[in-house]
Amino acid sequence: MKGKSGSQVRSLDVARLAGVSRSAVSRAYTPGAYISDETRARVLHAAETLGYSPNAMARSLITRRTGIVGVVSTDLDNPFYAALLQKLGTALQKAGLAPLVLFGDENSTDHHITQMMSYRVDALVMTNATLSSRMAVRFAAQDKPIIAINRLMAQDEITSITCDNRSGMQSVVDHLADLGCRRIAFVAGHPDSSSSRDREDGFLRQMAARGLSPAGIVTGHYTHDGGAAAARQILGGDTLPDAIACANDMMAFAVMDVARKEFGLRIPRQVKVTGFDNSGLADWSSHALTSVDQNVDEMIALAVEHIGAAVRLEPRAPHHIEVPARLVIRASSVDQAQGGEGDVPC
Amino acid sequence: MKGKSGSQVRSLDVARLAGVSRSAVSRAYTPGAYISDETRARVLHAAETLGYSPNAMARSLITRRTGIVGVVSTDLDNPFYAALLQKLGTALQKAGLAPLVLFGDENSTDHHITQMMSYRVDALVMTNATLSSRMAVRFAAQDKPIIAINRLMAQDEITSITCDNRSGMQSVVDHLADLGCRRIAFVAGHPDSSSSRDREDGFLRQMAARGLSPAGIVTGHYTHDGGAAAARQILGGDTLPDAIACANDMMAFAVMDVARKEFGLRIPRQVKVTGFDNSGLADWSSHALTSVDQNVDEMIALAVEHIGAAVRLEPRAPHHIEVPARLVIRASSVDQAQGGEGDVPC
DNA sequence: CTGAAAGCGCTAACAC
DNA sequence: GTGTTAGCGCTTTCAG
Repeated sequence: MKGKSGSQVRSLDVARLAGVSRSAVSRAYTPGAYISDETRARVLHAAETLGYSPNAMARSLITRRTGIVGVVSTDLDNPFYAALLQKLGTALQKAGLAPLVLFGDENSTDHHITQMMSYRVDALVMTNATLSSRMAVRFAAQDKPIIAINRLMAQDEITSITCDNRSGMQSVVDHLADLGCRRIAFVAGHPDSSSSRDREDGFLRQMAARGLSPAGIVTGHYTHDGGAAAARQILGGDTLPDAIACANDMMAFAVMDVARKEFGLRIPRQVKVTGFDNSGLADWSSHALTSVDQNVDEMIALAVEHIGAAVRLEPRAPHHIEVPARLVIRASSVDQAQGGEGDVPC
Repeated sequence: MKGKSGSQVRSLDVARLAGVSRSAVSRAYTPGAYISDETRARVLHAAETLGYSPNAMARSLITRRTGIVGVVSTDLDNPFYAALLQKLGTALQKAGLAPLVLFGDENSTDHHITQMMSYRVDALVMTNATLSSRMAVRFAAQDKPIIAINRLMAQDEITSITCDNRSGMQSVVDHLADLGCRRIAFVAGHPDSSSSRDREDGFLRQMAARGLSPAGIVTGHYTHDGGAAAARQILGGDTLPDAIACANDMMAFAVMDVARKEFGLRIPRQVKVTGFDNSGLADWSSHALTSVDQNVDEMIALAVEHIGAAVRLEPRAPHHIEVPARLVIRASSVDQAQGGEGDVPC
């Protein structure tokens, strides 16, 4: 108990106990290898009694694949990204891969990416962080895929998977315009992000198409605090908008809070509010937020499929995929949307 | 460009370009190794031009440390756990470690733990999942620490770091009793979890100490839906409680929604609601939830310190640490707690 | 179907 | 300070 503690069980130990060679042990763990059922059983039994599991690091040295996928994430305070990470991680596990997660703090990302590269991850997934071109080139030179979910990146080496942000936002404008709104304000996300630009673009286009002009456009940086500040600016102006469309849910939650608490407004009667992401909280009755569903499950399925192909050494060329977005209407834009309670009242 | 693509840069390549031996390259990356500043500079320069980074897998084979920490997490829908994961991951990175994250789906955990063990992680952190004793023993036999954050586990091999759940809940009861509440109901978490049991225990003890008897105890399984169901049961009874204390924030949010929307109750005037976790959402004005802060930062600092010690081969014996919990009072229990708005009104 | 031998990329003794 | 040598635990030809 004492002497052996800390020592690792090696394939050789298993081989000896099972009375076979190390090759046999290896084959027992390799699907589709030439090995008799009997030997495999003997090996597995020996492994079980010894508490052996193959050393993935040593294996990766020779197979040149680690089974590890680097995931760069940030902002788990945003429930949308939290859910995205959990779903992505689960999907990767199901595909036999393991996510090595890096929480990017915007500036130090490159350094951490180097760390991930030293673990020879089979693929890199960025959920809302960015990647320097230098790193992208270096990584892609290894024929390993880089995938950006929910963000279109400038580099050619990167596969982007987004929802159709433009038309998603257009459907919001249509919805509000159909309800009779004439003065619609927009709370944009982060100026640097493609998703925010696309959503804003969709907003502007459809406003023009409906013959409306925006009742103000303010940046909220995709954060709760930023959304609150934007709301104060918009609602503190001369004329009240009849709707505020937000580029994500987090900002919409803040906008609703400010509109109610600080301006005493009723939602949706006096002002309608919409978000984008359809995060879990949007469905809580305290928020009941009309939002645009990004179809996360499909984005993730595509990402995992893309990674799987690369791991099987059938790499696909980088490309941009868009999944459809879908408007989900709730009580923040429509009276009684939830079944007769009227106006989200508390 | 074409022929070399996909091939990995090895230390030998760097050594040749720099005109030194592979050992020199190795030493250039080992802090505190005997190497002249000049050769280190030459090596680093060569590495830079070749795009080299040391292969952590190969290194781990000989150093017997991977720098990877396995993190078992679940339920990122709960903002408390999402924030916990992000903070933990960030703290590990800062300590030079990388988190390999596993999302446990309760039943298949053991299988996935085996996968993590095959990566020879230096430590295992469980945030709210459980671990079978068999796995715990097997892992601990490698002299690697297992740490449970926010959950006390039965196994001796495991270091548990929790907040003082009992006294945290007691302070809630004191707070409500001081406000004059006499009929306080309790929404418990998951029966299997120590945190829920401890919080319930604290509730019962302090109720008794204040000469009060519980106005109903219902299990909400720590989930939003479970909390909603519990609220319906409690509020649908004969006599209305004057307060509902919940074992976590998620359930409290649901309780507030049900109380307002389905029973038309005003909070805190007709019924006060409290949570536990002090998650970020508790501070939003739409919730303004009185809650108990778990002191996550301190729990994480302790966890990372414990892991760091083990990685430096100075293992500490498993033990149980409790950090103090702190009551945070907001408008869900006290009128005008937020500065004169009265009763959380929408 | 099985075993022997070679080597993946790296670090750690040990000489110099 | 530096290079040489010998493995770390595993998979994979290649014979048998």
